[in-house]
Amino acid sequence: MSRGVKKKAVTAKSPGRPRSDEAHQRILEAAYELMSQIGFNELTMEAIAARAEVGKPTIYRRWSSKAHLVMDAFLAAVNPELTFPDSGSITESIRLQMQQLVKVLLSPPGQIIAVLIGGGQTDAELIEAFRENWLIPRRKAASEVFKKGVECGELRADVNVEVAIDALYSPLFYRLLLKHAPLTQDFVDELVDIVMKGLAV
Amino acid sequence: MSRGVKKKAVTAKSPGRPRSDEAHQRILEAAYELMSQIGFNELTMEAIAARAEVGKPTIYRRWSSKAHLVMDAFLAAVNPELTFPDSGSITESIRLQMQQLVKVLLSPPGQIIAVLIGGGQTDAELIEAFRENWLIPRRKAASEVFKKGVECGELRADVNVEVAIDALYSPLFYRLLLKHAPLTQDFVDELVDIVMKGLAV
Amino acid sequence: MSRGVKKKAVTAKSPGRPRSDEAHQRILEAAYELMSQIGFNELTMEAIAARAEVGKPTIYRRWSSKAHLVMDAFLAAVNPELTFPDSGSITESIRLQMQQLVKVLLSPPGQIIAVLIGGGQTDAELIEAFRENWLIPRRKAASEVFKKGVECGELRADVNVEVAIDALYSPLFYRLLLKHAPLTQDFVDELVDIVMKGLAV
Amino acid sequence: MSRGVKKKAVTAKSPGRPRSDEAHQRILEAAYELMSQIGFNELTMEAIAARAEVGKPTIYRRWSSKAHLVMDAFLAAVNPELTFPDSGSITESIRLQMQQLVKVLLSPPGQIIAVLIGGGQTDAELIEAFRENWLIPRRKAASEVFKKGVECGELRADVNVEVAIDALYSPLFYRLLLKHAPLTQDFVDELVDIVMKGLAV
DNA sequence: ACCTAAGCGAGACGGTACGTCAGGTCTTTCG
DNA sequence: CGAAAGACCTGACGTACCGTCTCGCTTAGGT
Repeated sequence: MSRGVKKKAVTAKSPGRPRSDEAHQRILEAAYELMSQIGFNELTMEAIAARAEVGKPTIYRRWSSKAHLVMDAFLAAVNPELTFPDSGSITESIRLQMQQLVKVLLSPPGQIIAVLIGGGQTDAELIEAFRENWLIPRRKAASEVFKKGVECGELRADVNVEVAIDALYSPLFYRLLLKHAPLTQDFVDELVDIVMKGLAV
Repeated sequence: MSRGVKKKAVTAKSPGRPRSDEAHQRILEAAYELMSQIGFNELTMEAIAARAEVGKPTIYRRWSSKAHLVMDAFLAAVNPELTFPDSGSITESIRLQMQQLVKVLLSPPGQIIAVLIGGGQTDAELIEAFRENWLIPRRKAASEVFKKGVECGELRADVNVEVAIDALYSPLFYRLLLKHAPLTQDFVDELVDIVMKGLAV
Repeated sequence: MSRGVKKKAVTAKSPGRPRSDEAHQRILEAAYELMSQIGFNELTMEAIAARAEVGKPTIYRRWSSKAHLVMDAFLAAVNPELTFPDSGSITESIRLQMQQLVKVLLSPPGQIIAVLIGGGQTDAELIEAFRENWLIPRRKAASEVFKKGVECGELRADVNVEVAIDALYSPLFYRLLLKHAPLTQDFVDELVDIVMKGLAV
Repeated sequence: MSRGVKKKAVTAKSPGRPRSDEAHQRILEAAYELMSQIGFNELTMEAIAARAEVGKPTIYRRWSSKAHLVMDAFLAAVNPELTFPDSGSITESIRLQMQQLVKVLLSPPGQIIAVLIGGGQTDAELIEAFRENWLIPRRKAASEVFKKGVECGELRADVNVEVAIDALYSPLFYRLLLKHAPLTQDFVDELVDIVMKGLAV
C-alpha cells in the first residue's frame, strides 16, 4: 500500500517496539491538510511533524522525501475510484465519467494532483509513483470501457486505445496545469463531441 | 522585452551608473545552463550568482524571483516560432507543425518546458509568465491556421477553436509530463487522424 | 566489583531470563576500545551498543551513565597497582615509583586518564568515580610510604601528607593535561630533588 | 585577539559587508552568561544564538566550535591579569599571588578554566588556545619573579624555573580538577612552605 | 574638475528549514 | 517474567539558501 516507505519487510514478527499506526495516520492527515492549505512548496516537514505531534525522524523513517509523503497522503485521501456510469451508450458513459473527473480536478485533491505532476518534473520517482498508483489504474478502467465500445460496434476497431484515451483526457490535465482556460462541463461536452466523432465507426 | 523586471523606466537618461548589459547576459546564460543541468527546484539564486560572477543583489535588482529569471532565460534561449508549413491541406500543415513541436519537446528546451510547467504548479507567477510569453503566442498562430481551415471549408465552422487546439496539442504535453508512453511521430499521426476526423466537415 | 551498576541483588536465583555475562564483557571491551580511539566526548552510547552488538537498554540496565560505563571499562583494563620499589631510601623509592607512573601516563591508558579527568569537568559522577576507584587507592599507598619515611626519621613530621603528595604528583598530571612541557624522566628527577628537599628533615 | 576565529585576514580592507562588532559582543556575552548559569555540557549553540538575538550561522562564521567560543568568551571576561604584589620577599610575593589565584579558581571563571582544560583533553586546538592565551602569559610573569629571586640571592640558581613553577602551581589546578581536597588559603600556605624550602638557597 | 546618484562585486546579516544524530523511554517478542 | 531489541519522541546539531543590508569601488551625467 505505502509508496516511498523505506524498509520494514512485513514478513513476520520482528523484535522491538512496532511502528505506531496512530503516528502514521496522524502524519498522513497532517500532510494532507497542510498541503491543501499552503501548497507543496511552502509545506515543510517541520510543520507536518509539529501538526502531527511527531518527531521529524519518525517521518523520515517512513518516507524518504516530502514528495513521497505527500503522494501517500494524497492516495490515502482519494481512494474511492471514479466509475463509468452505465448509461445508454459508451460515449455518454465516458462523458459522464469525465464530468466527474472534472469535479475532482477542481476540488482540493485536484490541486494536489497538479502539484504532484509538477513536483514530478524534477523528481523521477515521484512522477513514476503517481503514474503507477493513480494514473495507470484509471487508464486501465477507461481502456476496458473502450474495448467494450469496440466490441459492441460503437467505436472504431482500428484505433490505438492509448492514443484515444490521451486525446480524451489530456485536455483536462492541460487546462488544470496551464490554466489558460477554465475547466468547465461545457468544455467536456465540446471535447467529447469532437473526439468521439473521430473515434466513432 | 524582459519579463519580471522590477522598475527602471527607460524613459530618458537617469543619473548614476547604468546597469551592466554584460552582467545581465551572464546571469541569463548562467540561469539557463544551471536550469538544464539541475532543474528548477534544485536551482539556487546563489549558484546562479556564483556562476555569473555577479552579486546576488544584482540579480534581485532585475528579477523579483527565481521564476521570473528562469522564464526570461528560457525565452531568450528559445528558437524563433515554429511555423505552419504551407502544404496542400490545413490538416497536413498542422500535422507537420506538430511533428516539429514534438522534436522540440524531446530536446533540452522541451525538458525546460516540462520543468517550467512543473514549477508553475506551485508558483502562480511562473505559470502565468509561461502562458503569456510562450504558450499563448503559439496558440494564436494555431488559431489563425484553424480559422483559415474553416474559411476554406476544410474544417467545421461550429467548433470552438480553443477546444480544438486543446484536443490536438494537449496530448503532446501530457506525454511530456506524465511519461506514461513515448512521444513519437507515429503518435502524432494517430492523434491527428483521430482529432482531425472529428474536426473535419 | 562493578561500579555504577543499577540493581540486581545477587542473593539467590531470580526469576526471568538471566543477564548475559558475554554481553557485559562485550560492552566493556567496546567502550574501552572506542574510548581509546575517539575520546570521551565523541564517544556515544549508540556506538558502544553497535560495536558490542547489543541494544541500548541492555547498557542502560547495567550502567546509569556513559561515565560509569567508561570508568568500569577503564578499571577492568588497567594494570595492577604500581608498587613502591624497596630501595635504600624513601626518597629513592618514591622517585622510582614516580618514574613508573610517568611511563603509564605516556602510554594509552595515560591518555584515557587524561580524557577521564577531562570529561569529569562536566560530569560530577565521572570525576568522583575516577577519584574513588583509581586516585584515592593510589594516594593511600603513597601515604603509607610517607608515614614510614616520617617514622624512620627521613621526612619531616610537621608536614601535611596530603599536601606533600599533591606537591609531588600533581606536576605529572599538570603536564599530562596542559602539555606545555614534556613528561620526561629528567623532569621527575628535578621535581623530586626540589620537593623532597622541602620535605626532608 | 580572537582565538578560534575562522578566517578574516585582518590585513586591510576586504570587500563585502563587514562583520558586526555588536553581534560579536552580544554572542560573547551570551556565551559567558549561559556558561556561568548552566555549564558547558548543557550549553547549546541554539541557546546562545537565541539569547544574543543572532542567527546560528553568524556564530559558526566566527567560531568553529562551542569550545572555541567559550574560550573567547572566557578570555574577554578575565582580561585583568593577576599581579605579584611587591612585598618584602619573593616568597611572600608569590604566596600572595597564589592566594589571589586560588580566589579566581574558586569563582565562576575558575569553573570555566576547569571546563576548558577538560574540553581540551579531546580537542587539541582548544588546549593549545588555552595554553597560549591564558597559561603561558601568566607563567612568563611568574618566571620573571623567579629570576629576580635568583638574582637577589633569595632562590637557588641551579633550579629549572619551569619545574619550579610546575611544583608551585600545579597542585592548585590538581585540586581544581580532581576535587579530592579543598582549595584553601591554608593549603597554599603549606604548599608554599614545602616547595619554597626546596627552592631557597 | 568636482559632485551626486546609481550601479557594481562581495559578503555578512537574521532567519527558516533541512536531514541527521544521539539521548533516554517504551513496548514488543524471545528465552 | 525479565532480558533483549528496536522504534519511539525530543532536541540540538551544523549547513544551505533565503532575501536584505552594508561596505568600498566604479561609472556616468550634471554642474
